[in-house]
Amino acid sequence: MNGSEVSIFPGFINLFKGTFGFTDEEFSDLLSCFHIKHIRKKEFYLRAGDITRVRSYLNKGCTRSFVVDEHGHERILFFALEDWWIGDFESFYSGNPGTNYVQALEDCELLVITKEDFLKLEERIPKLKQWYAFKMGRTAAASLKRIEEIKTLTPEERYLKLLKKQPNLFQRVPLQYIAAYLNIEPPSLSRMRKRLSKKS
Amino acid sequence: MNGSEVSIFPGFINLFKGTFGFTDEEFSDLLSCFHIKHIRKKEFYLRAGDITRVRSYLNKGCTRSFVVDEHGHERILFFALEDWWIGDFESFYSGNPGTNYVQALEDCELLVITKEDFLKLEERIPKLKQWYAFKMGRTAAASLKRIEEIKTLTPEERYLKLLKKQPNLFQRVPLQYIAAYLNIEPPSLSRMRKRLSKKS
DNA sequence: AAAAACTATTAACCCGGGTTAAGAAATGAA
DNA sequence: TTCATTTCTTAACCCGGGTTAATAGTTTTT
Repeated sequence: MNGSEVSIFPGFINLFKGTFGFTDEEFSDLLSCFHIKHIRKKEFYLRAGDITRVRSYLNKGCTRSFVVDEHGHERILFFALEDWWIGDFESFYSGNPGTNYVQALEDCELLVITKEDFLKLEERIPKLKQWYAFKMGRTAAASLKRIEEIKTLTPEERYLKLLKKQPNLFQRVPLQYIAAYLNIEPPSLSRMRKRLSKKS
Repeated sequence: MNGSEVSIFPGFINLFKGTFGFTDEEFSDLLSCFHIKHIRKKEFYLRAGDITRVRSYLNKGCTRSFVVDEHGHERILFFALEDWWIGDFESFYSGNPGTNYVQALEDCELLVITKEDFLKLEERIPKLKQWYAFKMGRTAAASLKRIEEIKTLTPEERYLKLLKKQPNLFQRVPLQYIAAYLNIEPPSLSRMRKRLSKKS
């Protein structure tokens, strides 16, 4: 990837140069290892059983990550918008087939780096390793919290929480997926929304 | 406690002499440290805030152990019948006030040993320490499993599970407490039982 | 532009738990 | 024995999610 394309990755630049304080050299190092990948709406970026051999930065678009439970039902773990890293972290580290599916809900643009290049980069840029380790920890904790959430909160509480946390999702994600995320059926979500709109 | 009373503690004897292989000397050591305590139906053996300074073997009777949740509702952790050890293990070890309530559901007879005597005994009889440590681990694990159970199983599943695991409870524990254990209201339990009896 | 596919809502119905209040049955006490 | 208390069940009603099917609105495809 060369410098002239840089202007279309504002989030990516801001992340590494701004937030993370990469020097220009470090940043070009970084950039040269990535390549662009496009995924069309509804396409799968990842399926259960796949081995994750890359890291992908979601530059544009929206995805849903889910697993399939014992009964064959999809259980959505989270939606990703711009500036998320997507994939099956567990599979990336273990090298074993993963359990996650990742499907594009819009046409997506990814910045992809191979595991090998990423590990090399991490060696050269210690900050990167720290940052990613921190990120991973947060993600793992969030997954556990998410499962806990489904068990302890009512559907309505889960809905209101999502509305507060990621209000922008509702402009981009079909409600059927929101329902799946909340672990209820679409008609129930419709009724709930109607109920809530009457209250306020 | 002297030897002539021994015949009324068959479970206790069997536990230490039989299952656990105590010699006669070890057993009289043990016995001499215990004293008998009676608690009448509905009386509290322990309340939240109490510090547990003894261990009690439930020789006769039936109790319920519960905590009070954020909303002031009693949440029953388990029922104890003969041959259980009751109390707040956490408070026993930490020396801090505990969170558990233990209430007699029948007139109860306890074999009680003070913390000091128990610790002395443990030093003299290593087997005892091991056994109790094992026991504690199991109890802690069971508590976690129990909380998990309430979150993941339906009321009916929880009912059937209890029925299978401790069918004798139903002969001795008022259904209102069973309902509390299952985390439902008594009318719901009644309806459920009616439903189930029709099915079979 | 027309057809097909997808998405969201609604209705009608079931199901099971919560709530309240009433009454029946069992237990315990005077 | 009788009276009181406790325990259990039932009814009537609410509430909210699941299921199915119909409909209407949108988007995509051809």
